[in-house]
Amino acid sequence: MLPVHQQMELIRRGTEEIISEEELSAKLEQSLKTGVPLRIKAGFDPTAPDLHLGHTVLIQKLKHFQELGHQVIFLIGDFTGMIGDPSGKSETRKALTKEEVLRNAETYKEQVFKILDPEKTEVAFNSKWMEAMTAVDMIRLSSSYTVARMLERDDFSKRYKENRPISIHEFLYPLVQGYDSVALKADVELGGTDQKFNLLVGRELQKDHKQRPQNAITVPILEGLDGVNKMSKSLNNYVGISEQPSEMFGKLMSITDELMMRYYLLLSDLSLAEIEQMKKDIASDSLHPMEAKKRLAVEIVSRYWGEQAGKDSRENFEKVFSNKENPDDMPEFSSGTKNLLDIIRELDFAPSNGEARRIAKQGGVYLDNERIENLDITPSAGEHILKVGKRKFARILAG
RNA sequence: GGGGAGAUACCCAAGCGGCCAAAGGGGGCAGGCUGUAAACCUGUUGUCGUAAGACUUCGGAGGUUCGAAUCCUCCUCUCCCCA
Repeated sequence: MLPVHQQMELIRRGTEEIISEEELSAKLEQSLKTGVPLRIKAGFDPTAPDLHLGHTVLIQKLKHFQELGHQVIFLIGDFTGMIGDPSGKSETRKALTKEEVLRNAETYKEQVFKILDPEKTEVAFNSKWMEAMTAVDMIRLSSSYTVARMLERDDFSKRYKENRPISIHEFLYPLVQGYDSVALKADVELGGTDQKFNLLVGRELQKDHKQRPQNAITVPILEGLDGVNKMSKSLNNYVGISEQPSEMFGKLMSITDELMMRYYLLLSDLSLAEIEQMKKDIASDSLHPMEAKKRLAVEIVSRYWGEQAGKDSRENFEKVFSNKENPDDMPEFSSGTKNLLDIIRELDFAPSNGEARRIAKQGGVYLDNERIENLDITPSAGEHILKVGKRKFARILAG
């Protein structure tokens, strides 16, 4: 294990807040002396099994701990996932069945182990202890917190002030999450900044249970591709870590320059000094921002798909978008005697016939580099290249 | 328990008997410009249909009416005030 100050340095990078550094240092010190690794907990909601770059900010931090020799616990909140969260009409989450939760959990593991070392990761499910709780236990747990304190949570107080609904059981979430820390005897819990309140509840509950309170470490919430909202699947502003290299690359190229710097800070392995230098180079015109963005995209694609894929997707991008050529890889489709409209629909290049026609009318459909406005035509026998919108390509075999 | 307000398309929000597939904004999509950047400009944005048109949609179920997002009844959900 590394000396404490070096451990702290790595831990600090890219974090928003550490509560508190002194406490954590002391724990690291003790761990170093006794050789007992710290238990590092992070919880995941199994409702959305697709991890995206937003989640990776946190997972990378877990990896840091893992590299430092500590015990990482990947907690799947299957219990909470099964209850579902009806908070706010707009974001109603449906309750999941046990099967769904388990399936999602598997997908989760698969993805998360692209980053973490499976051998060194403890996977836990909170249903294990939560299902064992009786109603009496639950009430006892609820009694350890007051409504006033619950309302301290940003999200709650905001909704309360705005006269928006808060369901009682939503108060239970922080308590359950906090109790997870008790059950796991966590030394440290990681979460996004929006989790700060919950992480602190864990500390309180641990104290109640005569445990040494965990240290809370928050990491920034990653903005999505729009640069404004947090990255999330439902807002469709995300880059999934299982997405194809070309998709990943393309999405990353569409971000603003400002957001690019943010991604460099939170997602790349470049040192802070290197990032500063890059900013200077861009400001002095010695580095084109697009080039910087390409490098970022290459780094991220390479992380999940390997270096070759990183290089290839860059080449492919330059080919298709800079030189307006066709991509190397595109789906093939034997269209027989179907007309263009049907082909587009079957390729799922448009969600409805009306939409397909609309795109065509607006000049977004190309067959062999020729604009097609009427989709009723059937391509002549042979091979054609179909392009719909900016980025959907297919090789179709007609006849 | 009593009184009041409200639920409209992806989101916000107007409409309050026919001219409403439903104003406006946001978002999305397509085109232009570009660095698939931003900013900006244009178009478009329920489904089927080449079109004419048809069909489904304004919390849910019934009803009044030639005709309902709009009126009535019941139900569900949310918020506020009082207890």
